[in-house]
Amino acid sequence: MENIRVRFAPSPTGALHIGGVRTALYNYLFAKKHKGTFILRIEDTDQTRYVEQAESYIIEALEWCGFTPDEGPGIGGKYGPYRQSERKSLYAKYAQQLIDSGKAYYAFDTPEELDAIREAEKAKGNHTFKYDSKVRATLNNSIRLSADEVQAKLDADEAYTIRLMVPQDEIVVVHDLIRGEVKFQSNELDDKILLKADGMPTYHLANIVDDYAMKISHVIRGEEWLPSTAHHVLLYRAFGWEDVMPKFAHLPLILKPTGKGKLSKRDGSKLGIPVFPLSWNGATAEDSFVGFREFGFDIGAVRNFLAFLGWNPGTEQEIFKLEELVEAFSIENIGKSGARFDYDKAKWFNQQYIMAKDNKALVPEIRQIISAHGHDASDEFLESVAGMMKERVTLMPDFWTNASYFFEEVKEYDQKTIRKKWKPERRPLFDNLVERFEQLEDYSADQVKATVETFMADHELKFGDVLPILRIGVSGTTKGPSVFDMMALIGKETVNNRMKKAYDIMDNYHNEV
RNA sequence: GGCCCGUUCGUCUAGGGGUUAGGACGCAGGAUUUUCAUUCCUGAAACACGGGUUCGAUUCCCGUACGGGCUGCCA
Repeated sequence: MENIRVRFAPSPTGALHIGGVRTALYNYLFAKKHKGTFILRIEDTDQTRYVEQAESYIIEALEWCGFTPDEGPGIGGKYGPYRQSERKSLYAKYAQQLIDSGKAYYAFDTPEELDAIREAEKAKGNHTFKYDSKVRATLNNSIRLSADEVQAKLDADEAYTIRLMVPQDEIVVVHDLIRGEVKFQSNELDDKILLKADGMPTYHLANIVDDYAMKISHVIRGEEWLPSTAHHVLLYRAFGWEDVMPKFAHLPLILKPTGKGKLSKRDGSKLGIPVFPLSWNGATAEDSFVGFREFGFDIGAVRNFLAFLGWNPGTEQEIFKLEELVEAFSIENIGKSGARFDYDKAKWFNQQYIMAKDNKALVPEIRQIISAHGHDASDEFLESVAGMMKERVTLMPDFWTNASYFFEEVKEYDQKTIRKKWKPERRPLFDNLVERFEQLEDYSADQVKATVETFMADHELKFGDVLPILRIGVSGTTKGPSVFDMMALIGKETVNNRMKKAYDIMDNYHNEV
């Protein structure tokens, strides 16, 4: 394949949905795989739905993902501008061309009139009204009106739209790289609006004009676009561009984790899971969301997870770096059926990525997490924490929630363990253990362990009698890394103080019971 | 309602006319581990249904069912 040029074309109406991120990913992978060009185009033709912060959000999200566009707003490229609002005059020109060639027509019907017709049809039992070849001759447009009447309306600055005149009795074939041939009967197709009354194009016109102008070779987009692709083919034909029409690939949808339908932003807040790459602060709490990044996901894991939602390499490899995804990616391996969003799988990927990281690389990330709780520590200390904890976390914030005792005093003690393991009559023994720790000059994990072993031998105790007590004293929980490693890291004085305090707490607990 | 797309373990999927239908997540059990996690082993778990075609269909065709998408001067 030569000159592969693909575009990711989001609409700046809010935060970029994770499904959009996957579309961007597949476009990016396809472009890079074929040494092609990845283009970002902002489809801001709907002035009523435009959201100020959305474009910068999209760009930041792509940046986080590592999908740097080769061309796009703020980047440049020889096919710009890359914001459709800045290409407005182009669309009007092409719409006019279609009018002149008889492939499109003026329609003066107002939205209110059309709504009224829809209502009336509904009342008569017709499920939907379609503005199509069957009815266009009866409506308020340049098909029915005389040339003079049309001119008069135009001269009077009456609002109009331009509609595509869909030909009758044709079979429109869409060749889809994922689904094969998809056929549509043109009589089923409505006369889509191309140019809106505000002078802006609809998606249908803008996307064809721009894909043509930007020499797009492949359109990779969500399956929700498949039905309107017939119109797009008709448009290419109307313009005489069918020979350079891009190839289409319609991606399966990402479905809700539970229940029916495609994943929506509501599912995020409802289930407490991220469905956006980055956090989004909307005007209301309802419209604000926590992103994958802020949940503590690694971007590599997110990419890997998303890549596998609808695609697979055909091998049994599961973990793919970005370069490996590029290498392995192919449209042939994209599935046809919708993929359910599996949050457990996403977390598993994240855990894999954290475990695979260098302890050193984890240091700044852990520092960021604990600093949110007002703590800091040396690089060496954090590196040790990374080594001890990375196999025990799934999301970055777990470095705090599961390991806060490395950074501050124990706040909660696992009562079940106290009940089972603390024998108040052994208090003198354990006091003695702390005394032995105090004697240690070399408070290393090995020395601590040796001390404990001697202590156990002296009093005929087992690991099970001593270690849980140490764990509770040091961390409040029985879960965690090697207790000797934890003790050595936290340090003699702190540990000894914690132990003494814990003895009192455990005694008290037993007194209360 | 109409049009379009889809349907392999609960989930993501491999496979494809003759296979013990493979892997991963999750789940259950076990081993290792001072605990937890990791790691390893084992297990339960799937070709939606009905007709064809065929010596033989999970695989090809047609229906049905179910699911999804579209049906806006939204994208």
